[in-house]
Amino acid sequence: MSKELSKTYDPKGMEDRLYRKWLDNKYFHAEVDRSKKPFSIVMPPPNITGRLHMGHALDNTMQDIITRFKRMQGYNTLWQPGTDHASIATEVKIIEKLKEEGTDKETLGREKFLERAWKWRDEYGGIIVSQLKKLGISCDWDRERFTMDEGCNRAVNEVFVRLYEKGLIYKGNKIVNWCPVCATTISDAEVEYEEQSSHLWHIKYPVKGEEGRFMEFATTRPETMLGDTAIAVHPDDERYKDLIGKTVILPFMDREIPVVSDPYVDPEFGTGVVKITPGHDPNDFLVGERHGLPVINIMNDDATINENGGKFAGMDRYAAREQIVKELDEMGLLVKIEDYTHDVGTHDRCHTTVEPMVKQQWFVKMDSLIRPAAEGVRNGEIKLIPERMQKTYFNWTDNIRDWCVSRQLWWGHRIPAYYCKECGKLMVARSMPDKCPDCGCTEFTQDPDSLDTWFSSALWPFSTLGWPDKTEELDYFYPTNVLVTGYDIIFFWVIRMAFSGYEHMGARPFDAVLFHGLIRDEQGRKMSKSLGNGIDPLEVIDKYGADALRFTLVTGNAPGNDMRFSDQKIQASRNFANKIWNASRFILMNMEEKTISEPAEADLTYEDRWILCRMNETAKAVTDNMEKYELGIAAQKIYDFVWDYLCDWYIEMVKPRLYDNENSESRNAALWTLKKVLTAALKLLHPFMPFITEEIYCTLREESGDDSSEPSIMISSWPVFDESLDFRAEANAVDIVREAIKGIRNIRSEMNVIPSRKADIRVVSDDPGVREAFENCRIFFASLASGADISITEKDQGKDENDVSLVTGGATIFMPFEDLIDQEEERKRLLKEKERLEKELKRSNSMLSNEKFLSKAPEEKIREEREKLQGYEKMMSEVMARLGAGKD
RNA sequence: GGGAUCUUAGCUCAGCUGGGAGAGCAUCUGCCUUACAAGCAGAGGGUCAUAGGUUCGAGCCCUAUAGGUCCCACCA
Repeated sequence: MSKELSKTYDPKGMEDRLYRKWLDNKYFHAEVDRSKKPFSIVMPPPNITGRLHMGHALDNTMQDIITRFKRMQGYNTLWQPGTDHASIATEVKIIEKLKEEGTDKETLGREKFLERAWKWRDEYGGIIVSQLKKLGISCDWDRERFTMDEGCNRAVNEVFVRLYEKGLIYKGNKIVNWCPVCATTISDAEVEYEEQSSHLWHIKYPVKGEEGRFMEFATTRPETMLGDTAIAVHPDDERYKDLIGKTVILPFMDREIPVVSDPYVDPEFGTGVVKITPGHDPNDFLVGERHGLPVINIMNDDATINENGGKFAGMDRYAAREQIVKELDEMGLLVKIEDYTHDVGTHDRCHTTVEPMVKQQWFVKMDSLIRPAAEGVRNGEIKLIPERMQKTYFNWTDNIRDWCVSRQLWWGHRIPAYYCKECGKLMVARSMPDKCPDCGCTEFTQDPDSLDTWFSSALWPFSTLGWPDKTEELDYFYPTNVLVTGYDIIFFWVIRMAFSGYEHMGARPFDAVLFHGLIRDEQGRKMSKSLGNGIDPLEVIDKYGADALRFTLVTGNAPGNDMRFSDQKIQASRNFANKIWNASRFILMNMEEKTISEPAEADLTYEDRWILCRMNETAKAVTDNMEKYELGIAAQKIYDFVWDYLCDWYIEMVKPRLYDNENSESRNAALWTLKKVLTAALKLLHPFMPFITEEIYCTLREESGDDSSEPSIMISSWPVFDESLDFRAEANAVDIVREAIKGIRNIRSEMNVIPSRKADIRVVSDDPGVREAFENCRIFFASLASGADISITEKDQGKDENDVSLVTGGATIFMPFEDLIDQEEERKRLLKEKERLEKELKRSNSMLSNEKFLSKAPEEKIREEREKLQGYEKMMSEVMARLGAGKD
């Protein structure tokens, strides 16, 4: 029993069914197979806290397109999926839950907290995965990994130990970015600068021993003065030369702090005086180091002032700021307050203003590690697409600073550092040591900190393949072929994978990085939760289908550029799906209960050869674009081929043959060509629209009883250029005919001739080749251009002054004027048109003679109306002329 | 302050290494032609931001200018 395609395209139901089929048949699964060439991609692991958004949809659609393409090309394709533990995001989620329950993480304790976190992960961590599946993506779910699973954890520990032993990881007391809300350090990459309007407070400190003399400076953070340990001026600044070496009195603290000279100070800025707070400013920290200044931490971890802040202890940093300013004013030490807009560092997750603090943390030494990563891109071993992303990449590699990797979080990879309980000796090891080599003690405490989330994702391309073990997978699939990700993640992830790959694998992690942009809303705004302008991919899929969504995401947009998402675009894609659906339905209808056999070459008509040739060329061009990851261009070419060439022309051309049951050879040739071309088109389209193409392909396969082809389009072979189908001469000839038909249609349309009115057509050409082409396509003038009697001659034989003529490539076409116009009908039509125009003219004229309209309406409206009037007048004169001509 | 990028039809954007200015949507006209009105046929609409330059030839290369977007940067 053959199955039929339903009357209208309806993605619902179809998609889930097909996805299950693919899963059941293990089509996504890859095993090492040395007889085939490997192709591999690692999926950027979505956060377990994440919910599918357009960014994911785009990212994964692109990867799926590439994966399906390569798979069809015969590569042994591995698309490695997984999820990320997202330490801060997840930890915050758990903390929120605990808060709801009236408890907190300290009360719960580390062990119980982690239990909760794991439980949470088991419960919710898979949501994003199930959402991803709705897109139809063909990654190897059997190999799904998690950044905190056993293997990844082992890789993390191994890397940490190795780097430590090489001296590339160290524990240091440095100034770091502290998020008071998340209560953890964050890396430089996680600091996001936001413009904030604030103030510049001008303050002065009295100079010790010089009555009435002050040093005035400006600050954006007055509260940090509690930790000031110096005042700095430029060494050459004449104004303050005599004060260098003297001291000033720090108000409130009654501390004497020195005036130092340092070239860091810009004498041109403000008063040329800077307060130095080594404990809470990265630059001041460096100045402090140069001058041996004490570092005073005045803040607690929650950004309240600590005991070092004297009477302000216990106050929040901003409350303290207010109070300090107030009291300085009372003391006469506040000079003025200016409005000031500047960039403030905030935590990219919670947007809390980051507080620089000096803390003992773990760092990865970057300068030597980064070199091969930079070199790899520089020498082309890693290709960035588009190339301009190199600038961003190098900007980071050239200015890299050591990476603070320790986090004061519990959810994450715990740092594999152990301290002897007896003597405090630090040991970095793959697992808890047995015995302290110094004192022989057997009890240890593990470092309480965990690692930056990105520490584990940096290893993703090889940790997922089994590293540090030397697995078959690693040997076969590494380096991966391409990484697909957003340009916003270059620093966090791409660079870190790059240097990790070179360091631990001795080779690049991927051959190329394909960057995409952001998906914006219709107005070009970033989609965000706070704006509430996010478009939910799942809703779009539900309404229009995953295929339409996928196609929309990769069309009409160049790599690395942001894209606006709109309902119009998705509708256009859905319409395209519908078009294919109906074209396929048409072909299937005509195939019913007929077997198709390969036609003798002689039975292939001009149009058959034309479409086969164009299909062949399209396959080649599309393949070429796909190889270069130009997905949008490839999609556009398939779209044009299917809609324009196949649907609008070939199917229409072939209809007379299909309806003619007398000539079975011709009918068979047409059906054979239709099936062949449709199949090829479906294959080319499959990576973009996997569901609809699979559905049609399978129906086509069943309907034609074709057991020789693969049972699924996704494992069928990609169309390749076929020399035997390269019918260029015939193809070009048909194009000439198409031009002629277009010209005729144009004239007829201009003259308002209804299709049912046939006209004689005389084709005249002195080129025998052209005449032959027209002879072979004679029928199309009747079926596609409303031709009646069609003559094709070397010299024109029916010249008439009133004939309409048209010159096209290689031929001149004549049509008798009388044939085009039914005098009676035409006269009626013209009179009706005249009536309409009279009304319009009256309306327009009265508007334009209305002074109120002229003086009050926007200029544009007036102009528009004048233009309209002109148009009507012109039309009227044409109508009148024709009416006059008709009278004769 | 440095850098990237954009400025092409009413709107959203393509246009790969310089050689015919395009698509979708919108608009207008005519068609329910037995796959599809989520359709068919046709039309109108652009001195490719501005000013120079290189070239036989520039939307595409170079310089400057204007405007938009984004990234980076410790100027208190």
